[in-house]
Amino acid sequence: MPKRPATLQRMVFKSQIKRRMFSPGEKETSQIEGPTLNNTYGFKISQQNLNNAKSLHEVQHLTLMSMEMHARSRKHLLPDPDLDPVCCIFYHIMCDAPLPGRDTNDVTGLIIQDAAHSTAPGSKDAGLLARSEVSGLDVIHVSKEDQLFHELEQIVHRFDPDILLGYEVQMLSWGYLLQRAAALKRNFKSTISRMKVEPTETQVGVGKNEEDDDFADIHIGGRVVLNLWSQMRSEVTLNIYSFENVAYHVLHQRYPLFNFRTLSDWFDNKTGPFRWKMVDYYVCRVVGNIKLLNQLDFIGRTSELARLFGIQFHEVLSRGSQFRVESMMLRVAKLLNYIAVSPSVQQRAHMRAAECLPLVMEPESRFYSSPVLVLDFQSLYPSIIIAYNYCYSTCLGRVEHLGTNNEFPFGCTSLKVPPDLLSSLRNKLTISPNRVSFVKASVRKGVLPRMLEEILQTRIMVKHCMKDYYGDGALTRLLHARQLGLKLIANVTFGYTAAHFSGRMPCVEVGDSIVHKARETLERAIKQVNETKEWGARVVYGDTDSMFVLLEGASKEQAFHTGKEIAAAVTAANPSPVKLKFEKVYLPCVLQTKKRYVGYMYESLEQKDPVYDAKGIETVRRDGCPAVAKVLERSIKLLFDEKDISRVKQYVQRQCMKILEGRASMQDLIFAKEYRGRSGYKPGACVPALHVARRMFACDRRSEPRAGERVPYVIVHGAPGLPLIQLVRRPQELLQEPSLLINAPYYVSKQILPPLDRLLSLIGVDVFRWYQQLPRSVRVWAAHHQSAAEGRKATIVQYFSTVNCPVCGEITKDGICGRCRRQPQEVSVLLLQQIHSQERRQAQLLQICRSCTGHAEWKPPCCSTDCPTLFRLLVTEKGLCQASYIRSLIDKF
DNA sequence: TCTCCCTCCTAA
DNA sequence: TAAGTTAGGAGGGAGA
Repeated sequence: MPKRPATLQRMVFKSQIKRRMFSPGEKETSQIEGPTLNNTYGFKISQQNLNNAKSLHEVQHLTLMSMEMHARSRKHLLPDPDLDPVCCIFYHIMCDAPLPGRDTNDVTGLIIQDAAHSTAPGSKDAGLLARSEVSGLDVIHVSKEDQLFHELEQIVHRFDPDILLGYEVQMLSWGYLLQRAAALKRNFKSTISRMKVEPTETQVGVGKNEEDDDFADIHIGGRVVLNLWSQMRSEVTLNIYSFENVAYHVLHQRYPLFNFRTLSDWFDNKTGPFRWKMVDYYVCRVVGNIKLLNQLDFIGRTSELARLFGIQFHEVLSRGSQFRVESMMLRVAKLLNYIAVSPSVQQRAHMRAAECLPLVMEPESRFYSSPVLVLDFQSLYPSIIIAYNYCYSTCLGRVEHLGTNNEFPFGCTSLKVPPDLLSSLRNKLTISPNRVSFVKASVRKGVLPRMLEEILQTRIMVKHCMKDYYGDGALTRLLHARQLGLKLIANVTFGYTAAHFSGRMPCVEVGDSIVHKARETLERAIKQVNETKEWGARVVYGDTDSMFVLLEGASKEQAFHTGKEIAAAVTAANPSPVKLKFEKVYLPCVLQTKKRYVGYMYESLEQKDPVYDAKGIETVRRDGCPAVAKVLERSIKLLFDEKDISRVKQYVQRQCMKILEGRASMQDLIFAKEYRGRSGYKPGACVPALHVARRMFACDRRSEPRAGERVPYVIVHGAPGLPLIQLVRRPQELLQEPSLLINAPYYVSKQILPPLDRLLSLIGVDVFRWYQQLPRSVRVWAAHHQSAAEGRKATIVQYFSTVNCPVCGEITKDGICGRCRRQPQEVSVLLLQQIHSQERRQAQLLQICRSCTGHAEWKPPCCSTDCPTLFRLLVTEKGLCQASYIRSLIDKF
């Protein structure tokens, strides 16, 4: 938000209100003749425009430059710009028009520091890359690190990218280069900037002081710097935001991950002529960065929002919602000759507190086998603002203050309404439920109602167009983005009025009126539904703007029929544009608590197969591990599909056994929570993410997670009575340290069963009893696990040699139990089969590993512990142990 | 054991 | 500096 001139800051809104509202002789013309928003923002969408939309927004002459670099690190440490030289820089430049001096839209290249090579083009390295999908690289060889920077500067000048990006630009990519340049006393930052600035001390170094650069943003004059992982956080909901994981979920493509040590070894040809693999690795990533952006249409959508709100591209990404609201609202206000209030911090702090809360009903917690209708008021808060003309510019303050000539508190400031003016407005006022008065639209239409009306109308238009162009994926995506942007701005407009903590222009009277009117609207609708006997309906839950209506014993057809009737009747009972929309039918569903429910959803009568739809429960939350979500979701689906609790029991017991026996994939047992940065916690906070981050920092100061990063961890076994925080480990530690074992009983009894219990206890099932009923051998197995871990010497082999018979699972000390020994023929066939399947599995996994490492066999030092396939390979190793163990048993046998 | 506080994440 | 809001459930630790 550009700062308003100081002279204007003191001009308060209320005086403008008075001037506009009460100056005699002024005609009420603005709502008829005043400029419409259609002209202001170009909101009008014609079919033609829609068809052109995608191509229009694609040719923007924007140049993107994705860059990653490799630095030679020391042993297992991550590269440190104070010590480790940059060896190689990789880039991919893309534009929507041919690049300068080229006939293509993109260039991929690298600058490599290598004294042995000349800068002759077409050298050996490029040839080695023929195997990978990327070819035609621009390769530049340099002999010194300094020249590396020089060449990069040349490239930036030649292609002049608007957007610089890297997957992680704080510690790697651009951030590393800037820090390294500072260490080399090179003024890299201002050289690649588009602005002529004299270098100052602060500009040369970026985040030199690591204590306070948690939120350090990189600013290059005239260019936008994108930190891709951080943007991905708001783009896709994932458990972990590593490049590999995001690429897998967004592009459905697997990328291997190697550590810096492996890459450095390949670069130095220490393990053979593998330099091409290191180049391939980085080239895939620089290209992958751009692929991610394209797949998500990130640039297109951000530009779209920038246009929609009338703000700059990087402001869409870096500024908050108040900024967007102001950008739109002030344009409308300016046309009407209003000026916004700029309250001081003190004024804001002295504003009265809000008094109204949205309605959240306590649901009737149970399993519903009859249809439950879900009806939502469409954009309720904006609709109310429009319908009742609620706005700063139409509010006359609390009713109790009216009628005197005194100035009274109003929002952050104060207001005076002379009694004679008030009397002239008799019958032209509306009173909100919390006794705040507003003038009717016939006196004056408010700024917010004007703005929102246009936004909502446009959104409805866009949604209609989406239906018309259902088949066109790209266009649908664009329109979806646009309508989402409109919805967003409509919804946060209320937040703007009620932002009493950080607001730039909050006004409790307006905000409170909106909440209270919304609450009253919902309560009225609930009453109407409950009291209309012919529907035979009962409201069982409601939250802010939604109603869950139970139709006991009704069929699906009846449900859809009644749903439409209710929506129409409630809509008719409210002023336009307040509209109750019949969203969906749940059949069946479970309402657990406030804001937590799950059901099978039908959106139309024609729909054959229901869609699983959950809100707030563990299947949609990221604070458990994937196993929790998977088991819960599968159980719910089983329950809904089969309506047979014994099937659920069978399934849950099988999954619990899988975990207790250590057969579950470790990836399903990894928690990941957001790390707030070292300074983001209260002193003494006991949080796994912080614990892990501290340990990582202690090992390597460069490896501390970034603020906002999701830090993975697992819970391992430990002595009884130890607090949980002592059992938190990084997944890598679990893999590398043979004495560590997954804390299976914790996962089962503290993670998987409680959410299941919350759900199934509603139908009278005790899942903890299912756990008690598990076969004795399994629980003994788990208990043994525990004691073995406490003994700190347990290994897989040791474990196998002491507990159970590989044939029947019975506990024994003899390898194969006595009962099986009496049937040697059958047992040997069974065991050979087991060996065969284990070995086949191992061969398959080896093939996977080979495809990404290129090694003929799997060798732990070459395949980093970060390799996404390694988790599976380790399972194989355990499997191999089992295979060789069984072999040894057979030999003895 | 119960209560309070902190943390995390989601619904609206 | 710049920052939309509140409600809500749940887990875990510290201390009464």
